Amino acid sequence: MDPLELTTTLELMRWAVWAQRKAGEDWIRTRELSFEQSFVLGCLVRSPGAIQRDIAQMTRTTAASVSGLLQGLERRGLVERRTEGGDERSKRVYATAAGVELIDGLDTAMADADETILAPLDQAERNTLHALLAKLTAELPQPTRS
Amino acid sequence: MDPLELTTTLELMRWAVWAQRKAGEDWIRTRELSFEQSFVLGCLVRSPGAIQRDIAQMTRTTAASVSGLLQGLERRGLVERRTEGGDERSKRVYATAAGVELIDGLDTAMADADETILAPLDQAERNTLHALLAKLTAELPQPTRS
DNA sequence: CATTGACAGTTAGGATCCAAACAGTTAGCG
DNA sequence: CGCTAACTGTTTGGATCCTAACTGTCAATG
Repeated sequence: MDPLELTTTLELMRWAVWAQRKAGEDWIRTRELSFEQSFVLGCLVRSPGAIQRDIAQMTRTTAASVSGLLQGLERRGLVERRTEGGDERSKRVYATAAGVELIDGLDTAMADADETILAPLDQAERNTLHALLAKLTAELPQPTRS
Repeated sequence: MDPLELTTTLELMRWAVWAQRKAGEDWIRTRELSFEQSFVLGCLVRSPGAIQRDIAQMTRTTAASVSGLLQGLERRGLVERRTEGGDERSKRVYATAAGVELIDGLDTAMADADETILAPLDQAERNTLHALLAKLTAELPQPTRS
């Protein structure tokens, strides 16, 4: 008669993920960005020149969503889409200087959010949790790329 | 120099949650439901007569979202909203027979989805994971109610 | 009894998500 | 060369989400 889960393990994860999102939202709101926009902008700073298909994979969403989301970022001059490299199909996306500057500090803010969520656990517990999740996700489909 | 997280602990959780959603989506699609609709319908089967405010809390969303979502379910005759108990403000929501019948088997399907995700872990590891997540979420705000 | 404040639900506007249909580009193959 | 298939990005339509403003109801208070 196992722990008799009042809540499912996955449900607990959903909860934690939701809380992290909320924790990071304050920082994001001051930038007039949405959660998804800031996530994509962060991706672009780390891997400039990505094509939209890659972004869709990184954000685990579809090409259509990326297309719309980038329109918003481009309208605000935070992002640039260029076709280069001799392939007229794919467009390489770059964060502009304004975009880079706006998103600066996101990593720190997200790390703080993580810290808030993980606060109840000591370092050993965090390592255990991370290891278990890594083992779990290693078997998942769609590893995408980082 | 800890595990040198290529990916954040919370990022791994987001990944697992996303995978679970995908795993359950096949079952849901056959019912012509969305993920959120089925979730709410499931809640209503477990706690009939809930008021919309409670549903918003259970789904960790807002009253506005619930209002719109229930409109869709009501239009299809899967749900009923009644004002009873002498309070004209609050509306008690009930799943209709059609709704109950349509959602029957959701719990099993979700449990299967969980099983798919947790497959790489043995029972002891699952217990550890669950315990860590429980400890973590115990400190989170907005515990809502189940 | 009128006022005020708290509460429940709705609506409106903007953003995201998905699936499906579309258009343009590239590459392979007879 | 021409045709087909695969790939990339866009648009459209429907659904959800959020914030903010709004309506209606209850309860306390003077």
